[in-house]
Amino acid sequence: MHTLWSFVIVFIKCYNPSMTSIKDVAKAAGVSTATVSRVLANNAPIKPETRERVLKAVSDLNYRPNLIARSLRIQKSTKIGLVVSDIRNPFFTAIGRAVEDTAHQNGYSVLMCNTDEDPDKEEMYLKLLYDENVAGVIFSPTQQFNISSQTYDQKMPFVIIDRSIDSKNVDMVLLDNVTAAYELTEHLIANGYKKLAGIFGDASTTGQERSKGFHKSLKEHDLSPAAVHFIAPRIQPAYETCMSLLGQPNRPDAIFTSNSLQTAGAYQAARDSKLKVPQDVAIVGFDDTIWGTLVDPPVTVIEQPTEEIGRTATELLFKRIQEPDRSPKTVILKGSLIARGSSLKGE
Amino acid sequence: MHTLWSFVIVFIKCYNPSMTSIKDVAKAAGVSTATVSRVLANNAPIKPETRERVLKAVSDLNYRPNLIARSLRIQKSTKIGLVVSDIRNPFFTAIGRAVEDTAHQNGYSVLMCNTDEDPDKEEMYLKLLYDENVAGVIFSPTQQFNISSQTYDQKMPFVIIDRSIDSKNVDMVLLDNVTAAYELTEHLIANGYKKLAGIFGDASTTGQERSKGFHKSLKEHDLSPAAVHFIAPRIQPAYETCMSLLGQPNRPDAIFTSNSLQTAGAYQAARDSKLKVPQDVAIVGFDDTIWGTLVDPPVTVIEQPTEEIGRTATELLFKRIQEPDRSPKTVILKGSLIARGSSLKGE
DNA sequence: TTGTAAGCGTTATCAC
DNA sequence: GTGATAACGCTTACAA
Repeated sequence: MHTLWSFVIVFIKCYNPSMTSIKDVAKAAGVSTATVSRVLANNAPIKPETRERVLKAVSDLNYRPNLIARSLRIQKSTKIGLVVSDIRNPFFTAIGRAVEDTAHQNGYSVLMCNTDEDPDKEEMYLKLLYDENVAGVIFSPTQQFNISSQTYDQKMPFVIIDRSIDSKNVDMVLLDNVTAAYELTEHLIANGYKKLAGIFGDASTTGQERSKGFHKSLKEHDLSPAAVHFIAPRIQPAYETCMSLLGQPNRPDAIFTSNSLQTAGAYQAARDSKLKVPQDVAIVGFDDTIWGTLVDPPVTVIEQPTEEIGRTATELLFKRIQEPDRSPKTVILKGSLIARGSSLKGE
Repeated sequence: MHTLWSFVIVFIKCYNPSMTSIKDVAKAAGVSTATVSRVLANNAPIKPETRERVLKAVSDLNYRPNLIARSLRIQKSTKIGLVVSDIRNPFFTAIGRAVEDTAHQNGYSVLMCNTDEDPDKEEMYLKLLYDENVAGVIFSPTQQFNISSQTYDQKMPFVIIDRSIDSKNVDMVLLDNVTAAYELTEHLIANGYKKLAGIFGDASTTGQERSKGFHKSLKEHDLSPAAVHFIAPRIQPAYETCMSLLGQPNRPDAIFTSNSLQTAGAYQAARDSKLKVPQDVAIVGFDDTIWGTLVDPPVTVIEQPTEEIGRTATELLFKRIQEPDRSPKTVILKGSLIARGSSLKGE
């Protein structure tokens, strides 16, 4: 009989998946659950001796508080959500790392969600995060996103990154896209290119703003664009568009792209069209990448301060969490032009 | 007085961030919370008329169940964790997308966590996911990870990807690294390269297995490696190692790298050493990337079936969740050699 | 077919 | 300083 009981106990110890709870700790330490909670929260005077005993029980039992229960009770959590539109875009993974670092330093963890530019997925994930009681969300909205029509409006702290939305009632961290695109276009023109084609993302405001800077520069030089296309911010669509552009008799002598995936597509198209970069056609874009300096010629880009964007957004989010009624702030950062071989004809 | 009360009510309606709960719905529909729960779960016979009323109340109040409370009550959730060691590595973002797609199709959502090859962060995130009651975790462990020493052993369903661990008691989805590396080395030798340097990752078993295949092939041809280095799977360390290798008088004529970040470093080093690829030195690696065909010459690689790895791992995880006691399964997938210019001397 | 009530593991408000 | 105890929002026996 004794053996049987031992067996049962061992069995339970090994296979019972239930966690040790605050009750177990309380029992082991001979105190109430309230005391255990207070020791752990360190927010009330406790007799040193009692604290000792509780702490010992905690470590003996390998106790860790159940975050779900805590979250239910206090109605918040120490997680934040990061909702990005394309996890394959190095820009967003760079942001992701920065957000994670900053969050981590503040004792928060990050749940990263990928919407694939799909408004349904976007809504699904925002609802999920809301339901999960996250402390707040950092995200890059699709164009279809309408903050005021959403249930989570007013309830969950938000910081918008990369793409602006209409509401002036939200914190945002953005790039000065118009200026950046303007500078990039000026650079092309200064280097003797005249027939500029613009490829912009169709999934966000970013593309529109960049096209504004593009047109502004052209106008100032009395040039008109050789072509303008708003397409999906991915490799394949950019490749196809550029193939068709470069196949024309009166083809452009420069291609302005709006993100690194489109830049890759443009490079592929130039190669497959047997055109020399930068002699036959210049290619410039946004975001510095691993391969930007590996290709020949290396790519001229506007580098975005991804680390700063991610960090600033996270800090802004924490400020809003602490002080929900502070007035919304929009931080606009500058990109920096890195001129490389893909836009320098030489002499 | 009446105005004041109206004001208070309106105020509460607008600014009270608490969600509408099952109680509100029950009250609105004139039923008990149990009935509401049953209607929503659809797991008990309900009078059609009652169901109508409940559903109406749900949509009127815009009610959504609190996942935290549900999770606390039923002791599980419909989230899975994905713990990767480097979110900047395109291999892992590709896996991430596949995992997310498969999970999504099964009604689960994915929380992605980045450990940065840091065992502390790894443990932190695994504990977090455990505490968050995730249904299971897919992850690529650091070398230091010791499954049996962990508190969450036996309790949370696991699927290991990319890197094997000692325990034979876990589901895994791996690449046949030895064979892949062997084929890649054979390819180099068949193309006339004789002084092969091997650069392997020092953060995982993957590097060790790939070095095994590398050595096996060399041995069969009575060659000895020109150099062997186990280094961090990032660009900079690979760059530095290759710079030093390629600066030697008796430099290698081929560099075998173990992941795409190391490959990028090797390419940079060849360029900065003013060496021609593939004439002076061949460069080969693992994982096909955006830039693999963009550089000149394009890179010879072993392509991993990332989509299949992610999907298989997720399916395996769901099977284990449903049936915790099924016997563990290890799925080993094959890589495929894509021979490109970086290892083909020409004639 | 529906309601009552217990309980998931916390924290917070009382008392003492 | 500490202990009962009532929530948090949900699911699920058990009753009716």
